[in-house]
Amino acid sequence: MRIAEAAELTGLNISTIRFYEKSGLCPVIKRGSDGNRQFSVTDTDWLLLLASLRATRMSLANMRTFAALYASGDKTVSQRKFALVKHRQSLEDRQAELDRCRAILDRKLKIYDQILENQG
Amino acid sequence: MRIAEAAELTGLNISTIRFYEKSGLCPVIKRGSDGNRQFSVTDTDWLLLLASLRATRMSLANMRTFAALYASGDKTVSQRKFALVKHRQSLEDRQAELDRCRAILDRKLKIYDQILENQG
DNA sequence: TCTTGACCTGAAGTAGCTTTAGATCGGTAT
DNA sequence: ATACCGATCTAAAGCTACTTCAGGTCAAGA
Repeated sequence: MRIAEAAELTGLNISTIRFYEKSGLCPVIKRGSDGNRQFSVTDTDWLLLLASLRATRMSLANMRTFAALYASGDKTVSQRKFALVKHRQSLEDRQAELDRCRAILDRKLKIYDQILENQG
Repeated sequence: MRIAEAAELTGLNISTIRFYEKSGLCPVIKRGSDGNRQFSVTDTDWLLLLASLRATRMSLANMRTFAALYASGDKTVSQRKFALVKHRQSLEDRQAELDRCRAILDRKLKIYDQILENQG
């Protein structure tokens, strides 16, 4: 598929996909005779995973490491698993943080409500 | 209190606090006779709220707007409430997104487990 | 008095995109 | 044929939100 479709499928910006390829975060995408990128399902699957990792704040540096492992084939699966398990933990920490922030927001909203009541 | 303590209390980097002040995201902090910033509890409370807003991805531009409302006193409380309610919704959306990402991660981990089993 | 440590400033550097400028290519309308 | 259009391409500049750096001030303790 073309880059526009890959972008829509993964939720990534077209420029972001090109940027990721250039940065070594995904395998170099095959080109058609017109010079345009041709994305396979494997490519977009990988991009989808990258999108999840980024959305959960894995750094590009770590993603690059992870991509290098991926590029080295199945013998690196246990290392990749280790990386993902670790990242999953940081994701849970992050979710806990968001819960704390939501509580702070809610406290603030309550205070605003009180002020508004007093104002009439 | 001094900036180091304010930083520890709010979880913000010292430089970030100075940057926020310079950017008009918090009131200008009073200075002592030594020229150093002296943070009141009101200041750090505000910084704590800013930290939550940032951690939940409010843009600096929106935070600046919010800070301007705060600086205009209690008559803007209802506007501030509106902004926070809206932001709270986006926070919930974000939490849902993180749940989706966690699911993608878990699927990937399952696949890795299968590969590892087959490898022996 | 000298050093240490916390603070200060303005400026430069960094991460992670996003936008822009300018070129190419394949398909359709004239 | 050719003119135009939309999708793609590249390299480079721009942007957001910090973070680090270089160089300076000041108060307190040895």
